[in-house]
Amino acid sequence: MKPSLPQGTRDFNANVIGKRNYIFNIIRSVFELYGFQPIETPAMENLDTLMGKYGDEGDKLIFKILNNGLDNIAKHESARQEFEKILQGKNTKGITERALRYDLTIPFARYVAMNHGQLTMPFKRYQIQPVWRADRPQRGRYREFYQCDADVVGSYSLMNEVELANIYATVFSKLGIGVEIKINSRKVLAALAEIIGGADKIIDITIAIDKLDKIGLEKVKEELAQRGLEEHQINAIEKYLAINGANEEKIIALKDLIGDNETGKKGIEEIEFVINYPKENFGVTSEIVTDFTLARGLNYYTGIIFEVKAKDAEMGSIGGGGRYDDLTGTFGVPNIAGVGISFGVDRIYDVMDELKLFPDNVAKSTQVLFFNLGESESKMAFGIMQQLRAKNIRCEIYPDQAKFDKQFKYAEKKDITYAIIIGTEEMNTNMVKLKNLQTGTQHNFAVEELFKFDF
RNA sequence: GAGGAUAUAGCUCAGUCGGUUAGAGCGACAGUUUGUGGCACUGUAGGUCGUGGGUUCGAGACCCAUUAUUCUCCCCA
Repeated sequence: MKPSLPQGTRDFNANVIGKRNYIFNIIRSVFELYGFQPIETPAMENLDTLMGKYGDEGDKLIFKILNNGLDNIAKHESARQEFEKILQGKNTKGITERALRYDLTIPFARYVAMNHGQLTMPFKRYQIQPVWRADRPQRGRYREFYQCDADVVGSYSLMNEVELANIYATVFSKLGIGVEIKINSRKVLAALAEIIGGADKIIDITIAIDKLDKIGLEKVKEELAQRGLEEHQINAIEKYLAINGANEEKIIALKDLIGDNETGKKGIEEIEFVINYPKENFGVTSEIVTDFTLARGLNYYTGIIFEVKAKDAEMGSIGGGGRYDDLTGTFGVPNIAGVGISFGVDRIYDVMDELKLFPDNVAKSTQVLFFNLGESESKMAFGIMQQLRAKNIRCEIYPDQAKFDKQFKYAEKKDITYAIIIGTEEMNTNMVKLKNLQTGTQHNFAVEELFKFDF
């Protein structure tokens, strides 16, 4: 059979892993710098845990796992009946009761709900693990991809939002990616909907205006009309969308429009806090841009929302997050507020690769290759190699006795800097020959001297 | 879920108007002094042309179906 990969999945070679780890390490170190601690959760969750948390579109993209034992003859009849429900688009435990996780936030909420008695609040955790979505793959979109999440639960303070924005700014500055950190509040969007008398249409409104920079004003208006908004409502939304300028100008204009609304007032205060707080307190603010068209698809957000876009690359968002005030409520533990952000490593990788932002030495390879020139020669080499390894120098020996040519080429392919050659001559004098393959220079060393060499 | 594109050697791709034995570059392997690599040269291996039908004297090429991949939309990281 001809082997192949499932759609939207990838293998990673050593070079790619090196670059990915470079990104992971920077994100991880910044998370820890800000006091977040790691947890991990299983690849699969009970389907109940995930369903209904991501909206209708999201639910469709959850990978479901077929139950085992459906071929058990004793259960054939009930299995057939259960499958009828599947054909009608319903989920049923009789056929599938587990699913691959769709994101890291809901599993985290499940974790908090199960462990809140033991957790010290506010609880700050980070999590770096793959997630799966049954989406159609395309540029920057995969069916298996990594998310790096940092969340704080058990605190309503907006200082958390400030910290998370700082994490975004710090990570992307370390990675060398120029970004815009877009910020908005769901409360602002809610206020807009209330004011134009379409509170029940808030989802339709946000979905439509979220597309503004992609499809333009006219198309957004068309879509609003299609979604049942009336003309005077659309005109009001148009005014809202026309807001632009620097952050301060935008906020003034926004106050003018929705500042009298109680929800709107709160939303504006939130945004002002997150923007202004770091200015007075050595934070990173230059990348934060208010964007009142930002909506985000996930329907559990209730306050500040974030989204990060790379400035110099055509790519969807490379990070996103926001505040959710009652995520554990659906798991029976009410009143735990939370706020979090997420990094899309696979997209960050694509952006960095395109902009050539990876340093040269990210992929660590072997430092020293011992040539194999015969049985007794390789024995001596082996002994020396073990002693170098004890000094944390990455070594390997060519396993077969082979021509120089072949061993040199092997070293070259693996990007190995040093070759150590031990032949009969060297063996008889207890010397080794060390060759730098990049410069071509070589020297003889007494074995004792070699151990002092700075590789 | 909707639409477009592609499928030929391990990889990237040529292959004209349908014509006889399907090509190149790269890679792999071997050799050009059995103790000094990268370069160069020589040679070798490797293909049921995605799969199944059809048209034709003749199909890698044309038609239909199918599968896979990829891009766009929806949605999203």
